[in-house]
Amino acid sequence: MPANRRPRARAEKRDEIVAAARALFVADGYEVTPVSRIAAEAGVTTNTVYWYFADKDHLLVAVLEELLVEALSRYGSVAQAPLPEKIMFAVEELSSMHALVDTVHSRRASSPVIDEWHTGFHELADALTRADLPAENAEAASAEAASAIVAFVVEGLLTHPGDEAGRRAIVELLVSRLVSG
Amino acid sequence: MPANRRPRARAEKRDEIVAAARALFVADGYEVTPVSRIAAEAGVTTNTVYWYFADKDHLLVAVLEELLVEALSRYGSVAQAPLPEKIMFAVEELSSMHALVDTVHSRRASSPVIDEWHTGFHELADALTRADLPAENAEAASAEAASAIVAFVVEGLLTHPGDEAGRRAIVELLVSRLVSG
DNA sequence: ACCTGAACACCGTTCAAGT
DNA sequence: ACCTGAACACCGTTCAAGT
Repeated sequence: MPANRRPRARAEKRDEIVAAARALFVADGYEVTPVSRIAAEAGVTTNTVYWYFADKDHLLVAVLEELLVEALSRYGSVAQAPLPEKIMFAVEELSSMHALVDTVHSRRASSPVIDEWHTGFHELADALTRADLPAENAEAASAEAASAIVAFVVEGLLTHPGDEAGRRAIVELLVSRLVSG
Repeated sequence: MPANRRPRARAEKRDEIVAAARALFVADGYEVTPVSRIAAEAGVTTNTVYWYFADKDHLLVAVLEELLVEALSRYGSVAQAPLPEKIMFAVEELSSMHALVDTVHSRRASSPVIDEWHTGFHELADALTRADLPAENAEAASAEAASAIVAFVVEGLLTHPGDEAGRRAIVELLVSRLVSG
C-alpha cells in the first residue's frame, strides 16, 4: 500500500516532532530548548520542523493542545466529586505544565497564536467553573467575578508552588467562602 | 571639583541606563528590547551596559526596584482607605508593569536574581495584605491562605486585564466574602 | 509534497585594548 | 576605574536546491 503510506508517514513525523517538543518543553522549558534540539530528538533537520510548523510558537500550541486534551480526558474521573476536589485535580493535573503557563503568559504579547490559545483556554476553564457554581450563585451578577477568582487562584497555585497542605488550605478557604457562602 | 566628579558621573550614567531600560521595558516589553537599544537610548555602547550590570536580568531587577519604590511611595495616599480601595490602587498602580509581571514569572526559572526579587516582592505583598486583614482573621490559620488568595487575584487582574467595572466587581466580591465573611 | 545544507539576521555576552 | 571596537557563540527562520 504505497498509496497512503505517505500521509501516514507525514502524520507520524509530525507527531514525533510534537512528542520531542513536549518532552523538552515540560522538562527544560520552552525558552531554553532550541528548535535544533527538538529536531535532533525527533530525528529530523532543524528546518524540517518549519515545514510542519509555522514557527516555534505554533509548535508550542500543538504541545499545549495535546496536554490539554489528555488532562480533559482524565477530568471525567472527578466529574462527580465536590468542587474543592475538582479544583485540586485541576491544579495537580496542570502542575506538570506550570512552567508552560508562565511561558504562555509572557509570549502572549508577541505571538497571536499563543494569545488565541490562551483566550480559548480561559473560556473553557470559565465554562467548567460556572457549571459547578451552585444555582443561587450561577445566575447572580457575581458569577462572572467568582469564576474569574477561581481561575486566578488556580493559576496562582500553579505558578507559585507550595506544599500540598498549603494548596489545599487555599482551595478549601476559597470554595467555602466564595461559592457556598 | 574634579575629585568627586567621577563618582557623580558614574551614578548618573547608571541612572540613564536604568531610565532607558525602564522606558523600553514598560513600553515594548523586556524580551523584545535588545540591550543594544537600551545602550543607544542611554548614549553608550552596548558593552558599557555590562560594566554596570552583570547581565540583562540584573538590569531588569534595577528597573523593578525603581518601579516598586515609586509605587510604594504613592501607597501612602491610600493607607487609610478600606481594603478594597487599597487592592484597586495596587492593581491600577502595578498595571503599567503588567507585562513585566509575566516576564518576571517566566524568567524566574533561568535567573536567580529575578527569582530572588520575586520572592522578596511576595513577602512584601504578604506583609502588607496581612496588616489589613481584620483582627479575627489575622491570627486565624486561614490568614496565610487568605493572603495568598489576595495576591493571586491581584496578579490575575494584572495579567488578564478587563475593564474597570469587571475588576472592581472581582475585588468587591473577594473582600466581602474572604475578609469580612 | 517533503526534506536538506547552508546561509541570514539578530542577540546576549566577552575580551583585548585603550584612556 | 571606565569605556570601546570587534568578535564569539547561539538562536529562530529562510531559501535555493534536491528527491
